[in-house]
Amino acid sequence: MSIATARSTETPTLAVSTVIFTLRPNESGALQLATPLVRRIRAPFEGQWALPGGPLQVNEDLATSASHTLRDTTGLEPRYLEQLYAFGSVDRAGGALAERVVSIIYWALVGADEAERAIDSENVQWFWADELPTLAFDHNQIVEYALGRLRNKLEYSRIAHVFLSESFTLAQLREVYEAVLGRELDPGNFRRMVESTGTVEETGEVLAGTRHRPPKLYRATIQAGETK
Amino acid sequence: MSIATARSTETPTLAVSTVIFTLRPNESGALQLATPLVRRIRAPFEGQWALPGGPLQVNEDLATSASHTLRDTTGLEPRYLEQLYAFGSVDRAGGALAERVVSIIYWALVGADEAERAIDSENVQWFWADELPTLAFDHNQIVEYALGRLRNKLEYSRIAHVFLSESFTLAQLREVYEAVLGRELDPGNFRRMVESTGTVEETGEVLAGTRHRPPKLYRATIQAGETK
DNA sequence: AGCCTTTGAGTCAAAATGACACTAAGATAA
DNA sequence: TTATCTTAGTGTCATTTTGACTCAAAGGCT
Repeated sequence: MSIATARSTETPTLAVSTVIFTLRPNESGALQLATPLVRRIRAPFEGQWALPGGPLQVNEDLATSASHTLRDTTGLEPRYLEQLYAFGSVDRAGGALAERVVSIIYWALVGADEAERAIDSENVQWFWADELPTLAFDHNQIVEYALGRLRNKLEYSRIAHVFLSESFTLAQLREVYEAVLGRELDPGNFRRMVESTGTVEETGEVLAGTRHRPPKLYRATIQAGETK
Repeated sequence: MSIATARSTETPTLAVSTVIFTLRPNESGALQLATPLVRRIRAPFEGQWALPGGPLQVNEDLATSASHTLRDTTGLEPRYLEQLYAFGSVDRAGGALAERVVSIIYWALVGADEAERAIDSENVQWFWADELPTLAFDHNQIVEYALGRLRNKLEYSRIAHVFLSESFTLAQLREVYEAVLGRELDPGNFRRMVESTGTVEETGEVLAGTRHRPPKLYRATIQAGETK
């Protein structure tokens, strides 16, 4: 069309970043969404927190790249991984960056049990998803977008299960829903909803050791066409 | 990680392609979804039909690139434009292509009135969206995916209006829904649904010249947060 | 004048949803 | 041993939503 006015390299660089969510108990014992961020060690936005990610390797698929980032920064394997959006405005870096970067963003879920093994270091820290600091680039909006997608997906798919282990009680499943949606759900109605969708089946076991009636244990039913 | 085993260039190329939909009356007079395709003039898949698109220009935003493609291949302006997905498997070209291409796909809607002005040439042709030939790359799946998104979006947003002009009757709006969803809708229930969502308002006019009771004309209500 | 067509209002039963009551079954305390 | 506490699990009821359907209204057409 025309000769580039300012920017340098000819073709935009491709990067893959990932919004990672897990559930962790907060001070009051309730589950809450948490997400790991990395501190930028170079300009632009040096020192600020940002989504973990990196340049796309030539022999690496997009989702694979997201997986690798996730493993490298948190030491975890994703239980769920889905593409979110590609961001590629010319001035995304706010004019501070010489080269044009197009970022493909994934979002991932990590099991609550595994999440305890997560690495925390000087440059990698977990934050509550609804209390993030000001992030580099447009990463705050991206996390918001991912949160919306997660909440939406919860309602018509079975991703809630990835936060739990093999078998779980309906109360635990409900806890996941409540934590993600951010509001309380009626136990009776929740049970009715879950049973009607046929996404869970009884294991036959019950969970003992509570100081009330022992709840039945369930597992997710196997279904065709699961993502990953 | 390791030295590239086969592929050539260092960084993947970025391309933007667009799935374009419009509504046109078919032989029996009913509206049907149509989409323009371009014939590939180079390997791989030379001679086969494919989604219109091209390499991303350095000073061009992603959506802008999609818009340009749309204008260049069909001569039309999109009434709605949204990102669909980024495809970037290493072997997308089926091994036939030397360089790695990551495609960011948009989907666009064009008004039924404008669509008549569309260009048809040797290398650009419109097809019914549900009767496509075998396309290049994974483009058949991409169109299917876009169709799903369109149908889904119809139910919770107001995109149906972009297929219509400023004012329209509820029957015309219903025709759009029926064409996109591929099934008939009860006129009475449809009216109830539309009125309850508050997405339309009466213009005060009626459409004369039909050979039955003159239907009221409506317009879309203005709402905050429209995409584009 | 009578007929045809679709509009637009309305009815009705079935299904889904939200609020809530109540019994079941364990642990814990008296 | 019995009463109490807590959540599990079942059930009820009113409200809302949905789908199928009826019918008068208002034009054009013969």
